Amino acid sequence: MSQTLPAGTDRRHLRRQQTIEEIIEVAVRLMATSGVAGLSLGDVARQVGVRTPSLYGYFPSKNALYDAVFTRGARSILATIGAAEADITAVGSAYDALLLAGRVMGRWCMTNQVYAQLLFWRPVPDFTPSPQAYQPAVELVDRTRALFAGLRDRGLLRPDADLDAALRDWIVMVAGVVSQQLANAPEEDAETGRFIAALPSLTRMFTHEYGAGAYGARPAR
Amino acid sequence: MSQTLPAGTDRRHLRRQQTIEEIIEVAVRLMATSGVAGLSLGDVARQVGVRTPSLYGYFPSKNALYDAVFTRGARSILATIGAAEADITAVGSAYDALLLAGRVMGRWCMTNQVYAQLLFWRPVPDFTPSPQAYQPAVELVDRTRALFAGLRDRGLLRPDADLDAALRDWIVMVAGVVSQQLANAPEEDAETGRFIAALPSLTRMFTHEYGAGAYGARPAR
DNA sequence: GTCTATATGACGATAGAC
DNA sequence: GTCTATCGTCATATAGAC
Repeated sequence: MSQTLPAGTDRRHLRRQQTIEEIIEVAVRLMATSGVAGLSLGDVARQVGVRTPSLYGYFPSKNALYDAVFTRGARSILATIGAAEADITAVGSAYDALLLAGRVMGRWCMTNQVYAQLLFWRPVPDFTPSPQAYQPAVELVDRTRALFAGLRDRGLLRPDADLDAALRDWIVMVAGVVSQQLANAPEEDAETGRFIAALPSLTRMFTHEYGAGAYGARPAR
Repeated sequence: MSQTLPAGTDRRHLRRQQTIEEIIEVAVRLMATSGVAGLSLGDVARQVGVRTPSLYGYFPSKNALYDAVFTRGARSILATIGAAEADITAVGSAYDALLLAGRVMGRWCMTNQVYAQLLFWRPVPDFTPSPQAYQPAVELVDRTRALFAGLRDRGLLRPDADLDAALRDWIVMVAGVVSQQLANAPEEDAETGRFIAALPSLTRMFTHEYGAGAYGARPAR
């Protein structure tokens, strides 16, 4: 009986996983044109080459499919940041580190707009990600907090900096850049995007390196 | 013939305007629970107390209704900022002025979440606001630019500040605060919101007043 | 595991009577 | 100006044959 074999080595299980992956990929591709909330299972089935009811052999509901897409997106961004982590921590200033981190985030969001919308907005009113789907996103925040702690320990941030507040402010800044870019000029890429272009000066004010890009008058002295 | 009378004094015209307003109000109320993209004309008609086809006597399509809602939202936020303009320009520092402006924006967005989503995100894939609907939003940006110019002229911003870049960065910051608050904790109000709470420190870094809330290590000297 | 067939109901929009 | 009736299309989801 196949049930006695480890799941990963079962040929049928492997084939099933491939089908699941294909369904998710097709769903993401369709959401890019129809909008995240406008996904139609009929369209998904047509693109996959099966009939609609067959999808229910893989996902018990439409929201379960959303949850799988959410999970995939969260894992993808976590992997992307993870791959850049060494580079981010290698640079010698908080400005360079956070600008690089922000650019990695911005680039990922522009090349994965569907995932970004699903992860960072709430485009489907009756869908809430499951804890398992959410977990990589939590881990991403934890890793970012660790990045901030590392910068502080290396003397690149004020020793008395409130890490949670700093983390919050930085996330807000990056979220602002991404949301403006996606909402107003989604066709621009990460390099030419007019809102992504705000990252250097925002990061500069954040890391407090005075000079070009800072707007406030210097305090009278 | 009623057509020869000025439209504004025509009783029938007035009644018609009232019905249009009611339809818009109902639509906004329903979008608060069903999501902006999930609006159903059947629900609207039911709440208004008419049958669905009757709505087509007032709006030629569903997107035309969205456009009317968009217009109303844009006018509302423009009026809100306009009402606060005197207070904003009365204060004596860029920090106070921009924090107040940000708070007015944040409060409006939290109490008008449907409008905020429709104006600042793109929740309905096949809806694009008409130029008329968009015009108040353009005027809002122009007024904000004028606010920045005024701050610079009063010596509260660096005399060589790039106003367009400053405006962009500030809009990005406020958009970040609002989008994070709406997406992650829409039930919190403007006073207790954990992301709205980032406004002071963000504004402080923006206006470059050093001290509490700034994270970067001071440059070695 | 995939299919046909179907339940069940929504949707936006139109035609035409009154 | 509102209605009934309906068009045509779509949706998610289920039952049961093969």
